[in-house]
Amino acid sequence: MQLSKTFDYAVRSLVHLALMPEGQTADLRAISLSQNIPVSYLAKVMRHLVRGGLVSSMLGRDGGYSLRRPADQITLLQVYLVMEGELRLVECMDNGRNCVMSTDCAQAGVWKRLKDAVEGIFQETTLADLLPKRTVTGGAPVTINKEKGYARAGA
Amino acid sequence: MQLSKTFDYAVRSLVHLALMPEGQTADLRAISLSQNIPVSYLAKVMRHLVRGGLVSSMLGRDGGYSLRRPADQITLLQVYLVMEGELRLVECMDNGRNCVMSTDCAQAGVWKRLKDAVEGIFQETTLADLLPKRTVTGGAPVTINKEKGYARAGA
DNA sequence: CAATCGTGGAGTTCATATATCCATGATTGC
DNA sequence: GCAATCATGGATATATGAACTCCACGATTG
Repeated sequence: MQLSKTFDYAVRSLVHLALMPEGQTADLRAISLSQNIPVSYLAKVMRHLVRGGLVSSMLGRDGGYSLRRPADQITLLQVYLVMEGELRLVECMDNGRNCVMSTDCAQAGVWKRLKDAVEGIFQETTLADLLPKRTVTGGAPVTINKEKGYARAGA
Repeated sequence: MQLSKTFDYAVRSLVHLALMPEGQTADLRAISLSQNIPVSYLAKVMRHLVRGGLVSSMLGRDGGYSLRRPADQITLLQVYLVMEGELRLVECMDNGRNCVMSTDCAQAGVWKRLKDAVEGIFQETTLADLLPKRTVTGGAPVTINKEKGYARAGA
């Protein structure tokens, strides 16, 4: 009962893109550095997001990724579906049919409720809800994505 | 995002025990056969349940397992805790503290809500809710939680 | 043309869920 | 007491999939 690291990577990468100024892109290296994700693995994650229609990519110099839609129009459920496919909490409830053992599995009801609850939360949560809300004491809000469009890593 | 087979085994084994007539036990072989669980692995599952205080075991001839409490007083949350320990949806939210990357992770709120939702459902679901409700044609409905607090199995 | 991007897929590593085995001790019926 | 029948406990094996790496390739831009 645990969300995959891959899914977490996807969410954080999307958040990173959501923080980009209009028209600017972020490339693999930038996302990798700021989100602390192995760049070679991130490439695979981003491919999923591109194929899933959540992100667009640009090749060549100054290429990179950007969101296809505003952050508040991308739900966690969409991200999950793109990355992991249909939510399946128990093996036995594969492709719509119930457990092979009995036609009317008594557990099915609970797993269904569980699935609905999770999907409900995923559905009503958008990337916009995941953007860092800085309530810094006294200081001015931190400017993010200045200059080249992404935070520089310390090293 | 999937429940382990082991957890499923535990739940189904407990349901099997809940269906036993008062005073009767079920041994490894019986549970294994009826629930289609490898007997050698089931032994390990049952050990967890015994240690966790949900089930009592009897050695020797006519030994086996039985529930320590009525079915409607054993919640799925208790089963989960015994089998898997504290529910942890994302790796980064280990032992109460947040992700190492930022002190105020914006995602934390969502994962928390998700965890609460799942735990809520686990908390309010007891073994009694998982007993097969036979809507046999013509037959009288199975009496649940009467007498000793749980349903009798037909057999 | 050369540098800089993402693309694609094969392949590796690693963790852990799942499963197996066997020696041991407890209990009961005879 | 003796033998059969239980669960116990731990060591070990296998399977599975997540997580990660690598490299050759094509697209794009200055």
